[in-house]
Formats: sequence, structure tokens, C-alpha cells
Amino acid sequence: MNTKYAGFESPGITVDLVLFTVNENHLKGMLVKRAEEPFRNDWSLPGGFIKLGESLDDAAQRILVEKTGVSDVYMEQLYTFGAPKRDPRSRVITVAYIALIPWQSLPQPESDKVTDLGWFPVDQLPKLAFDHKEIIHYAATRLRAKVSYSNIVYGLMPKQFRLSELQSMYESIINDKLDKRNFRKRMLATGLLKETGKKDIAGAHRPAMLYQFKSKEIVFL
Amino acid sequence: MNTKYAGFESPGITVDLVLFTVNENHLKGMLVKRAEEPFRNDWSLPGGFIKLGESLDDAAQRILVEKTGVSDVYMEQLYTFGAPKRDPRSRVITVAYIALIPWQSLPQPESDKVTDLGWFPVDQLPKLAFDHKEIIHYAATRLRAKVSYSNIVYGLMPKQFRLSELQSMYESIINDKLDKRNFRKRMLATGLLKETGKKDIAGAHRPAMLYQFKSKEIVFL
DNA sequence: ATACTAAGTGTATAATGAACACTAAGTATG
DNA sequence: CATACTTAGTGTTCATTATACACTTAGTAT
Repeated sequence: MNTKYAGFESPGITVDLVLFTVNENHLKGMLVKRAEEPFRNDWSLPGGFIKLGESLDDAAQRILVEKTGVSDVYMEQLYTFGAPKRDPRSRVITVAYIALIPWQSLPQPESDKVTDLGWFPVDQLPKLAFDHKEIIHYAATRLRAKVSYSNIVYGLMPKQFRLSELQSMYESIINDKLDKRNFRKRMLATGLLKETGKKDIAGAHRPAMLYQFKSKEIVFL
Repeated sequence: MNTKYAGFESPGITVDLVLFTVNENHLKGMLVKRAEEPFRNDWSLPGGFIKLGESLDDAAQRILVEKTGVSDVYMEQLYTFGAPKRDPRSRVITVAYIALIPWQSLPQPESDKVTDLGWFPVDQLPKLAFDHKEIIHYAATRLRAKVSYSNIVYGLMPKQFRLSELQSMYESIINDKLDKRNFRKRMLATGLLKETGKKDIAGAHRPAMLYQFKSKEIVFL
């Protein structure tokens, strides 16, 4: 599989996707069960080899669509992992991407069918193929840091939401409680949110105003 | 040069180095003049193909030593660039690294010899090969951001220095003036510096205390 | 002795972040 | 239909941090 170029062997290149969502107050990553050796039947990140005509971003996008049927989600390049022995068969370098998707946007799995897809809390991962555990942890660390100085949670929220849902999103990611009044002040002070005028009338309690982000731009605060 | 693997062509992989220093109040990047096509005689980033048994970090380190004779400098992976046409001949993906070196640590070029190495202010770059201008600008943006929330300037300072030299370093990188008293307060408050006890007696003026970093750790502030 | 240069130092004000508890508006229930 | 229940919504005080700002000190050069 490897070849010579200018006197050097050329490794293979893959793109791996760390696809995050938040559900039941947990930051979760999507894994797929490997059908082939090595690591057959272990869980792993969705990924694949890069095609000759496609950019790295395009490859990540393609893999996302192949595995989830979803497109138009937030994605960014994370890091490139290239330890010589990370694939036991041969030299493979992987460019890892982070992608974020709101739980509500995920296609419902057909519940009566066994699936090779799973969502796992990032702090309770099963045995993973290759160096994928390291990659997910690196991704989670980046996401958790970025949450505190950007509006990257945009990528995980449904179109409209209550402020309490937004707060819960932050709390799930950083794994800590936040003060309600300070949180609301801070969020509204960013100027990135707007009221929709609609109210969420679900539940036996006072209805909440629904908000949305004014723009899909991810900005540093 | 490309080969098949699992039905996909395998691109070549290089590592390119954005080596920064600061000199004469300017953030400068090191460039090498290309001896071969494509882009023969244009300036470019130092780089090279990855060897089969070496990690990405090792490759970056090797290229650093090959081009400068220096090792033991601060390095971090920057980003991976993989646009399909970034190399006009064939598909090559490059993993870019940032490296920092104090101007004082650079080996003196033999001045009577024409050299294929040059240091250029990042805001006054010559025509560059490939997408290397984009890479340098991306690197400079990252460095400028990181300077404000870490002690990454450690990698650019000599062992001992006056606080005014440290301030000048910050000012050169961010291209802005800082308040002397506030700067000193802030730096000393980090607890990362210590007095050496020595004084710098150069110049017709009051001698300055020399400081050094307590540790080589790069930390977030 | 005087001029010159960079080193070194403190305070007042503004802005930001953190702690903290009650009232409001609905639904469910007996 | 009165009461219990649940989540929504709202301000103030205090501590910390960031900013603006100017003069004295210690040496060298002439």
C-alpha cells in the first residue's frame, strides 16, 4: 500500500470524525462497530481514506453524511495523529475532525434493528480501536475549553430553545453547575441571542420564552 | 507517486515548518529558496516528506535540525493543509508546525556566503511557493492569539532578559504598545518569572535587573 | 557638573465576575 | 376551585481585575 516518492515511503491518510452531541445531560460521542480486522467488533471513530480529488474538509463532510445522513453541521479540524504504530498493519496518518450535532437533529434509529452505531458518554467509553480513545479525549478537552470562550454550543442547540436548556447544555459539557442569574446576564450580554416571541408551553409550570441565535457564526467572546 | 489502498489513492504527506523569531521589533519567519521545480527560486517554508518510521513531531524536529542545526526549541502542530491543488504536480497534504527560536540562539550565517535561507517580517513576505503564504498567516494569527493567554513567548526569549526586553517582545508580536507599569505588574503576578540577581550593565543608563523563567513549561494564564 | 537614557515604582477609577433568594405564571390534584 | 407543584424570571452587593497615568533613580557620556 505504501509507495516511494522522492525516496520516502508514503503513508496512508484517513480522516476520522469525533461527532459530539449532548443528550440526557451527557456529552456523547458517536462510535461505529468495526466489521473488519484489525480490531474487528471493537468500537471506533467513523472515518475513512481520503479520495484523491477531495479536500480534507470535504472528506470529513462525506464521512459525516455516509454515517449519519446529516449534513450542514458545525465541523472543525482538530489535530493530526501520526504515531508510526497507531495502525498495527501499516503506516496510516489520520486527520481528526470535531463535528457537533444537536440531538434533536439526529435521524431516529430504527429501534427493532441491530445497529453498528452507538452514542457513548465521553467519560465512559468502551474499548476503542487504534488510538481513538486518545483522539476523543483530545477532542473533548478542546470542546470543553472552547465552550468557555466562544459560542460553539450553537452547533449543539436546536433552532429554538429556553435559556434553561442553553444553561443545561453548558453544564453538561463542562460537567459543573452554573448560577442561573449570572448565566442569563452573561448570555444576553453577548448580544448573540434574540427572543423569538414564542413561548414554550410544555410542562406544568410557567412557560419560558424561546430564544435563538441571531446568526450561525461562531465567534470568540 | 500515488498508490491504491482500499480503493483510494494515497496522497503524499509532508511536514512544513513555520519557524518564528523576533528581531528588530519584527516577528519574522524563516524561508528557504527552492532549488527545484515547481516554484524553483521562489521562497518557501522549510519542509519535507515524512519517513515511514517517524512520528509527525519527529519529522518536524528532523527538518528543524536539517535547516538550522538547532534543536530543543518550542514546537507545536499548527494545522493540516490538504486542498487538492495545493501542489500543482500531485496530491500532497502537509502537516504544518509552528516553531519558535530566540534570535540570539540562531547560528550566525557566514556573511560572505550566498545563502538560500532568509528571515522575513510576516507582514512583508515575498512571493511564496504553494499555499505557504496562507500557512504563515495562519501561524502568525495563532501565535498572536496565544501570546495573550499563555507564556509562549518563553520560546522566543534568551535565558536571561530585562523586563523591558520582555515587553518589547510582546509589543513586536502583537504590533501594539503596552503600558510599562501594568505590564510589569501583570508579568510578575503570573509567578512565572524570577530575578537572577544579576544586572544588565550595558548602556549609558540605569542598569536593569535580569529575569528568567522559572520553568520551561508553557502554561495558560 | 550637567545632560542623557532607560529602570523602576503606586494610586485612583472603571469594568468585570461571583455570590445570593424571592416572586411569577402556568399545570395537576383532591 | 383552592392548594400544591414546577420551572421562569429578576437585582444588588462585594470582590477582583484591568486601565490610565508621571515622576524619581542610577548609571554613562561629555
